[in-house]
Amino acid sequence: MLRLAILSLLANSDYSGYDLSKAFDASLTYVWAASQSQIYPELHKLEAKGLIEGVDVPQDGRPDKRLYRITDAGRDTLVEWADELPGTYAIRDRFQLTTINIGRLPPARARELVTGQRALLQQRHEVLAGIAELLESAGHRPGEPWNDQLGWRLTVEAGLRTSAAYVGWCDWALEQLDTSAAHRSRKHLPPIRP
Amino acid sequence: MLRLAILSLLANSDYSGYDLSKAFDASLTYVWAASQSQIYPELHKLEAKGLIEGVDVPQDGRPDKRLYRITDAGRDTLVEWADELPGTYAIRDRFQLTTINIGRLPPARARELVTGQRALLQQRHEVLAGIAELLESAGHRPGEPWNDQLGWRLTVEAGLRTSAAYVGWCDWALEQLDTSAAHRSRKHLPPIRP
DNA sequence: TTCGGCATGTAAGTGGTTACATGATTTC
DNA sequence: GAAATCATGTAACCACTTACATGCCGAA
Repeated sequence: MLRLAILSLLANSDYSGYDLSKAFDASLTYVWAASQSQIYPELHKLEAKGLIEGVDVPQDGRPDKRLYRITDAGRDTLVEWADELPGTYAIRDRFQLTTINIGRLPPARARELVTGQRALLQQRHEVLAGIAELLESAGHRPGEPWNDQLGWRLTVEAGLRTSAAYVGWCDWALEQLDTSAAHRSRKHLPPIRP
Repeated sequence: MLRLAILSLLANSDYSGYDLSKAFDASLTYVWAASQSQIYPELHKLEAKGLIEGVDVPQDGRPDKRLYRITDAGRDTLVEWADELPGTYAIRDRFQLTTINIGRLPPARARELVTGQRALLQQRHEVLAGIAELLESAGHRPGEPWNDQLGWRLTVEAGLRTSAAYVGWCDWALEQLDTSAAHRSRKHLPPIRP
C-alpha cells in the first residue's frame, strides 16, 4: 500500500525521495508510516511502471536530487487503487498487547505506561490540530465544492477524533487502575484506627 | 509481537494451534490480527525456547491435537515483554489512504466506500460490546481489586471507544461529502427560473 | 572537528499474507 | 456428493525494520 501513499502525495506536488520521506514523517505517519529505506526502492518500481517520472536536478551547495512527478497513467492508477472497498479492517496496536497484561505489572509501573501512551497520543492530536488549521487557512474547509483534495481534511479529522478518543481512554484507564490499586492496598494495608 | 499475543492468551488457558487461531479471530483480531499459518511456526519457536510446552492429545472422531500450556519461564517472559513503554505509535489504516483520495471519485462511490467502512466498524463495536458484557458477567468489572486479568476489560474498552469514534467520523464524513457534492451539482445545474 | 542536514541508496533480517496440501468426520 | 469443521502444517512471496555506506555542506 506504500505505493498508494506515495502516489497520494505526488498527486499534489513533486517530491524527491528525501522530501517524500520528510513529508511522511511530518504528516502521513499518522495514517501510514514509512521509512526512508522503503521509499527509494518503491520510487524505482513506480517509475519502472511508468506511474511517475523522475528528473535529475543539479544543485550547488548540496547534493543533486531526483525530482519525481506523477504521470497521467499514475493518476489513473491512483484512482483505481483508492476505489477499493476493503472487506476487513485489521489493526495492530502494540500498546494494547501491553494493556491486556497490565494487571501483571506493579500498579505504579502500569500507571507509567499508560501515562506514556497518553503523551504520545496527546502529541499526535496536537500535530493533527496544527495540520487542520493549516488546511483551513489554505481554503480546505468543510462545505467546499467537490474537488480532488477534499479527502485530506476528512483524513485529518479522522486522526483528530481517534486520537482524542484514545487520550480519553487513557484517562479512564488511569482512573480504573487507581481504584483497582486502592482496593488492593486497602486489603493489604487497612486504615489505622486509634 | 505475535509471541506476546499468543502468550497473553495462553496465560489464561491452554490452547491447541487451531483453537488459538479461533480465539484470535473471535476477539484478539480487534487488537492484533493473526492468521493460522503464522501461528503454528510461532508455537514451535515458543516451545523451542521453553516458554510453552505442548502435549499430544489423542482424540477419536476427529484428528489428534497438540495442546499448549504456558511455562513459568513463559509467564516471566510475558511480563518482561508487556513491561516495555513504546516510544512511538505507528498506525497503518488502509481506509484512510482511500479517504485522502476520496475527492477523486464520483460522489456516489465515495458515499458507498464510507458506508462500507462504517458497517465494518459498527460490527466491530457490536462484537466488542458483546465481549464486554461477557467479561462483566464473568466478574471482570471496573473497580475490581488488582489482578492479572484486569487488563482485558481495559483493552475491550479501548476498542469500544475507538470504534465508536470511527463510526462517528464516518457519519460526519458522509455529511461532508453530501454538502460538497450538493455544491457541485448546484454549480453545474443551476435552478431553473421561469 | 564534530555534528546535523541534505541526498541516495544497499543488505540482512523479521514479520506477515495467500495459497496450497493432507485427511478424517459431520452436516446439508 | 459437496461443503464445512477439526487439525496441522509448508512454500512462495510481499512488506517492513534496522542498520549501515557514502559524500558534501554549513554551523556550533
